Amino acid sequence: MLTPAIEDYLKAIYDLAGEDGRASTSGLARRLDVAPASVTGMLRKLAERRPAWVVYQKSRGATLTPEGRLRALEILRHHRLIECFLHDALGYSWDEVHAEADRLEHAISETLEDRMASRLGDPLADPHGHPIPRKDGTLPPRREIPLADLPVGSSAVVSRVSDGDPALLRYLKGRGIVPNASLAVVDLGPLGDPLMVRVGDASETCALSRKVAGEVHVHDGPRERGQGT
Amino acid sequence: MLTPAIEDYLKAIYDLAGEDGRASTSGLARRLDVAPASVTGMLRKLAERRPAWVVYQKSRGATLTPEGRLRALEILRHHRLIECFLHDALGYSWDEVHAEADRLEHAISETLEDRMASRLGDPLADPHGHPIPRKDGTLPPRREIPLADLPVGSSAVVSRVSDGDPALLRYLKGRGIVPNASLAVVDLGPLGDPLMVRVGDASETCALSRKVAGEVHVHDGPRERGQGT
DNA sequence: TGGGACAATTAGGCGCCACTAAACGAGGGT
DNA sequence: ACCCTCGTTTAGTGGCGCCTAATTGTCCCA
Repeated sequence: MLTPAIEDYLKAIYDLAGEDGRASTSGLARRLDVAPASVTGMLRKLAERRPAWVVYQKSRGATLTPEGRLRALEILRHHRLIECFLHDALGYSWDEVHAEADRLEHAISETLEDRMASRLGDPLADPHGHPIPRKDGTLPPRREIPLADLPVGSSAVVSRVSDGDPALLRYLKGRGIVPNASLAVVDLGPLGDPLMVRVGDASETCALSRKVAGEVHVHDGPRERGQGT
Repeated sequence: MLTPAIEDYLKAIYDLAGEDGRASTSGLARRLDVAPASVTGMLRKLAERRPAWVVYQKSRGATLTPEGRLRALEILRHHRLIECFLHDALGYSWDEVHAEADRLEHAISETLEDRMASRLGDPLADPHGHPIPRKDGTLPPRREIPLADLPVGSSAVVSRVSDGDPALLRYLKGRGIVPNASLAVVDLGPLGDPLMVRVGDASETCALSRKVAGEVHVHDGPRERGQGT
């Protein structure tokens, strides 16, 4: 079986993993809000069980095995389908869905997962634009970059925004920065911060700090199918 | 806070409690599928915490305090609203809802509870006819008796059926024994078992063992508002 | 009143998942 | 090359919720 704690670790490793696929002890501790020592213990356990879910080298972080990755994607699918469902079927706003989904993702059955998915028409992305893993554990590939990396003068389409902070989400929605919105970086402040961004065909521009712009990802459009709202 | 285990105990005490409001150690152990010794330990804990949720006298079982009762009813409200929601909004059959609700009841927020309730039009009973506690912890009073206690020759209306066993639920639905169905006991077998029951205005009767008839509750109609389907 | 039968409790332990405190190690700067 | 720092690991603990085995209570019946 899979305890909620284990599911949380796998999910965290999955999305903290960078280029090399490795997640650090301290990164996980921060993300999961536990002491680093606790992370060490859990990583040892996940590496020792058969089949192993992570490969763990002392002091060098952990990487998911194929089995662990599959598990992580299952949880992620749960999480994002629940977000969609709360948003589309129960009128949750996009800044409320994350917290609720974090608890429910550990409690739903495969049956409920399937029924929600078909009720929603097998959505491809959650309300923040994050892609929903398919049942077989695959993810539609995407070419996207942080808005912060978009050169001045170029335009793009929002593909996703990070969903961790409700206040940030409300802020972004207030400025029309939602998946599928098109935007352009029209100017930079001193030292490259903030970015002056025009959203859609508004006449106004808004100022986004580099920090905020790092939480928004864009692709070069014209449009992707199946983004959230 | 309230762990899932504690919630399960409170719920179990609530609905094992008979006339005197007491639930026995062994009864709880059977219901919760744990060893009697585990029950003893948990009851001590629930009695010692402030505010206490149960009154516990060694070897004489436990009763809920008003606070404990309120907690139990909150969980019960969760459980039954979830059953309604799965049934009405996601097409679950009435024998599937119980197991799923047993896991979800511990994970939903007050917000989700409220939204499901208003989406469903504040239902008064779950799909098996069990009344849904109101937010203030009150329950609509009911006068109902086990079908097994209905005298031969009299008729009544089904108010609820027990929801623990999916096979029993499928069996009952197959015979039209659902909340609000009217039925009559037309005869008894030898030793009073089985009961010969006519459902609705069918020409056939069906035979229900006393054991099964104890799992079906009836009232004298003509009709109660807000029963499940 | 004294067993017997069965319910309930105590005693001791285990796995999970966190914690703190203290030791360890890896890498950068001097 | 050495040291210092910061990240990481080890060691030891604690709460929770369960277990088994052994003991104690309770109650009914002869």
